[in-house]
This record gives sequence, C-alpha cells and structure tokens, in this order.
Amino acid sequence: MPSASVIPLKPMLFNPQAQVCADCGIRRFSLFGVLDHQALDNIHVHIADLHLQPGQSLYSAQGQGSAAFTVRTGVVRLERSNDRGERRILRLAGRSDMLGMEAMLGQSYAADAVACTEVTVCRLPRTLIDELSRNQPDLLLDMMKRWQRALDDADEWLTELCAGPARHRMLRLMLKLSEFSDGDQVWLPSRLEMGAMLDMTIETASRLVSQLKREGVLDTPDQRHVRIHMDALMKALREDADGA
Amino acid sequence: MPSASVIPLKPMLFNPQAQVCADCGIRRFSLFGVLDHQALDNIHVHIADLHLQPGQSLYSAQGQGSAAFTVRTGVVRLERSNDRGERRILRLAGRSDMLGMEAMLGQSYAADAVACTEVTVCRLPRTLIDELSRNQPDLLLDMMKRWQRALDDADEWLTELCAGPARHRMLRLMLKLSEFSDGDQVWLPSRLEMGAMLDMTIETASRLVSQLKREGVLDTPDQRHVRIHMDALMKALREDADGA
DNA sequence: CGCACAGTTGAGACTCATCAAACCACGTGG
DNA sequence: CCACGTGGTTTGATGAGTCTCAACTGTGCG
Repeated sequence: MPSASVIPLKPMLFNPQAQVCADCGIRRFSLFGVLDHQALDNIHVHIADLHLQPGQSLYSAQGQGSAAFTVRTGVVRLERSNDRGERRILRLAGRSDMLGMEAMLGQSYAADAVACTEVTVCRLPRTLIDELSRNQPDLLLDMMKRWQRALDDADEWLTELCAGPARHRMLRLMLKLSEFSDGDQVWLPSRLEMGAMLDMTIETASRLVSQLKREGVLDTPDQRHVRIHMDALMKALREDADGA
Repeated sequence: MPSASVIPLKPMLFNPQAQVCADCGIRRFSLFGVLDHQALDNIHVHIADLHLQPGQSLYSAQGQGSAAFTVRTGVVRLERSNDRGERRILRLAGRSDMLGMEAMLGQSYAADAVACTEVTVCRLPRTLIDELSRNQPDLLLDMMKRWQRALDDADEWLTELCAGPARHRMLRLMLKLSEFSDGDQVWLPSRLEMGAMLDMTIETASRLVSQLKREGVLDTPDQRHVRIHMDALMKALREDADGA
C-alpha cells in the first residue's frame, strides 16, 4: 500500500486515455458516463479529440466507417442527397449526441456529417464496440439507448420540421435551434441550410427570417448568430397553431 | 442411439416456443435468424403470435411498452401527432421489420403503431432482452443492427417522401409501397393516409392518383389495392427529376 | 477599388389548399 | 326491393402560399 501522502483524492488512473475521459466535461452525458474511474481505466482503444471548422466534413456517406463520434461542443448537421441531387439536412447533432454509430456495426456511413459551427468531437474507433462487448457488456445497452435517441430525434424532426406551412416550420426550427444554445446566442444557419432543413427556397427562408425579426421574435447581433425571444416565439407558435 | 426410423430430419426441440419459431417463415430475416435450433430451444420467454385487422392499433405512444414486435405479414404504420394536432405518418413497417424496440429499454413507445392491412406479428416481451444479454450476447449486436435499420428507414423516408413537389412525392411513395408488395398487387393507402405520409390534402392525393391512373402508371383492381407498372413509374420519376 | 458571395426584396407564375358539390360503394331499415 | 344515410373519393373553381426570375444590397477580401 502506498503511503498516504501520495494517494490522490481520486484513484490514480494509469491509462492516459482514461485521464482525458475522466476530465471530459460531458462524460456524464456520454457513453462512458456510467463507468467509474476504474472501469474507465480499462478502456484501451485510442479515443482521439478532433476539432473542426464550420463547413468541414466529419465523415461522408458510403465511406467505410472506421469510427463513431460524440459531439462535445458545436453543432453538426447530418445530410444526404436525394434522387434529384438536392441536399437534404436530416437532423442536427449537438453536445453529447453520438453520430456515425453505424460504423461500429461494420456498415458504411448512412449520411454526410458536416460541422455547422466550430466543433469538437471525440472519435470512438470501431473496435471499441468489440472491447465493450467483451469487457463492459452493460454499455451495449447504453449504446442501444443512443440509437433509440437518434431515432427519436429523427421522428421528431420529421413531425415538426417537415409538415405545415413554411412560417410554421421556420418557427419550429427556431425552437429546435434554441436547444443547441450555449448562452443567449444561438447558431443561425445560412439561408441555404435553412432551405435544406425545411424544404424551401433561400428566398422564402430569407423572407421569413426578416419577418420574424420585424416581429421581434429574433434579432441577429451578427450574420451567424441569433438571439431568440422565447416568449414571443411561443406566442407566435400558439397563434399560428389555432389561428390557422 | 435411437433407431434410424425415429430420428427426425431436424433435431427435436423440446421447447414448444422453439418449434414455432423454427417453423416461422421469416425466421431467417428475423432476430433469431442467426440462432441454430439448439439455441432457439433455449429461449424461454413467451413469444405470442398476434393477428390484427386493418385500423387496429398495435400499441400507442406514451403507453408503457411491454414488448417489441416483428412483422410477419402485412403493413404497419408508425404515426404521431404534431403540435397542431395533425397526425403524421413517420414510416411503414413490413415483413421482418421490428418495431417498438424502445420497450426493451424500459421506455414508453415513441409513436402509435396501427395496422394498415391485415397483419400478423410476433410479440417479443421486454424481458427477452435481459435473457439475450445473459444467454445470447451476440444477439445484442443484431438488435443494434435492427435499430440502425430503423434509423436508415427513417432517414430515407425523410429524404424521399418529405421534399419536392407533390407529384414527385407521390411517385416516390408508389416506389416505396412496391417494397411491401406480395405478388403483383400492392396495398394502396387511403387518401387520408397518403395525405398524412406526404403532407398534402386528400384532394391533392386523389388528383395525383387519378392522374397516374390515366397515365398508365397505376391501376386499381379494387379500392384498397393497386398494380404498379414499374417501368412507367421509373420513367415518370426520371422525367420528373430532370424535366423539372 | 472591385469582385465574389450571401442575403434581401419585388413581380409574376404556378402549385397546392380550401371550399363546395357530386359521386360511389356500403350497409341499414322501411 | 328500394330509399336512405354514411364515409371515402372524385372533380371543379377560387385564392393563398411558394417558387422562380431578376434586380439590388450589403459584407468581406484580394
């Protein structure tokens, strides 16, 4: 037994990877959240930390996937081209969301993942799942919950953002964006991105944003950020639901 | 060794449940497809066989889920109400698709599941997943693949059926429906259902169907079935993609 | 300064929703 | 048997909502 003077408050972690994960700000929301320090120490695969600039691609559809990812900061969009060659944004991933999990099943990626803002992610190599099923089978259940969460997100995106008149879809988008806020500022997509999310033209998106600014629902300190006045937004959503 | 005259061609299964599953026509597409007879014999939970009439509900959102289901025959729709109280169909499930898997994670159902046609399903009790993780951990990986497949379906539904002009969405729906065909007849949704899938009114849906009948893409032996002329459909889809 | 590019705004065309009426296939009850 | 209502479907006329095309305005950058 080591002398008391050198025992740290937390158990010492000999695996440097474990130390990084232990200190990670979002660990309690992430896959490893349920692991204690000791268990963390037993993870042997290399978990890399990636940093992306807006517009940079995290992975591409059809690419043979070699890793899944956990978003630590920023917003990532999942997109796909349909048969007419138009790009469609399927959904957004933010802090603590996991994407590209299909790679862990040996499948190719199902969509493109592109950074919308500055983004930091953890890269979880494909082999992690093998290690988990051997050493931490409990985490497989957690993985399933991640899948279910992705499915829930997809379903919600479809019901809320893909139906009804353009104005209503835009209002719902603002509500959705507010979920990705850090502080009172929220990332504001380009008009092109809005179009790809809501299936409308950039002109319509622009008109709607301008309109909401005039109504005092939004204001835009700069081109890529927006302050959303939630009370006004909610009021608009209500009026719009039963008013039409 | 028993005398040759009494040895069955397949090994004898003592668990009556196993016998049912072994004889199931879709077993090789289903969760238990990878199990051999012996392993099948070790499944102890009770897997019930359900039969539903068109319009009958399989489960409802918010209901505390007690089971997942595998579709053996027929078509089931997953639907949800959005904030404006309109029902939206999220996707369809057919032969060998699994639904309600969230129940296995102890969660409530994320949507309503309703039979569109006559339907037969297997009911897989929630406790099955515990049994699997204890006795057949390999199947957990298979379960994950099911989740990924559901996610892929959701993403495809969104990209193909939720964007573009009404006519194009209707054409894509016909293509999608043809995946659920048995024989040359395919289930034809009601106009109300089409509206809930494609976000259009029943009038628009009706007009488009009539138009496609006139063009020789569809014909309807009876109200609830359609014969789809795939070559004409494909031609229409192509013209529609680059023509507009 | 001038170019490139995203965003804004307007006018007209077209798609689709709305409202209304008629039709059809049913089953019910007189 | 037929009249009758019911619920889903079809069709038409009209108007609202979006797209398209076009011009213009900003903003950043060489």
